[in-house]
Amino acid sequence: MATDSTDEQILKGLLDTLVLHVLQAGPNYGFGIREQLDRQFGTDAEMVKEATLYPLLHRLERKGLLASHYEPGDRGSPRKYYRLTPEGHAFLDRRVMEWRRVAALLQRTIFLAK
Amino acid sequence: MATDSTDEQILKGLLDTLVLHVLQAGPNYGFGIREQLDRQFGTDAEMVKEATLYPLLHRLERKGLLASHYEPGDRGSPRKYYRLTPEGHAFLDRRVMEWRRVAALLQRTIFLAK
DNA sequence: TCGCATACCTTACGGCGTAAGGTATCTCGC
DNA sequence: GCGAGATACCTTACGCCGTAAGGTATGCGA
Repeated sequence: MATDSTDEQILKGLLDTLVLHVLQAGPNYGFGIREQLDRQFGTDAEMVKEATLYPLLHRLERKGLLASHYEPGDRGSPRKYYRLTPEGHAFLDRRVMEWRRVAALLQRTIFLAK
Repeated sequence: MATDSTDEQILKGLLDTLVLHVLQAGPNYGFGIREQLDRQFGTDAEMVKEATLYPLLHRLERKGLLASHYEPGDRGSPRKYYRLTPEGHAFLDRRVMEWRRVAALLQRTIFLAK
């Protein structure tokens, strides 16, 4: 990690929430999730690296927040589709509330006086 | 770290920004910074642990974002006061802008439809 | 058949938050 | 003076997580 490059440090602790949120719209697979995240972030550089995303998906599945199955796609290797479990939904709801608290904290503090 | 307890995961990558912001109001020392953060967060539990804060301050100083000097306090051991360097100011400004981007991203995504 | 895109995965590494524990200084009551 | 407690700073060991780098398999088009 490049110590202070643009957003990388900041994304720590946010990525799992964003991934779960993408899956709230319906089941999706690695590349599809990545595409969604890049679109949401609207940046030229890729937002999440493969070596970040796949271990993250594995962790979330191991924690019981996601379930998966394989399915053939249009091209390439079979896709591994992930979907939210009930626990995943509940976890996401809690996380969104926590992020609201953080956003409120930012408003009260660093977003105010220069 | 308790894997999914309230805010701990979320604070990753945010703490340095908050500490630098506290020091933007003027030089301060470990316990004073801690007190400020607890007040801003307005939570019953302590926001930042000592074993988090001191290594963080050391890192920020090593990176040249902070400078320090010792000064006797009212009670206890001499206090180590930290202050922002010009590089620290610039770094904080960049970080605040990045957090604005993140806040906007949250608004566009997870804070919308349930 | 030779790339090229799609798609998934692993290893090795470093940063960072934390639990647990330690050390030094000062004040106050006795 | 002397012990207790608050103040104040620090270190070690550990585990989680993002990442660079590299690897494997599949299908399509030239």
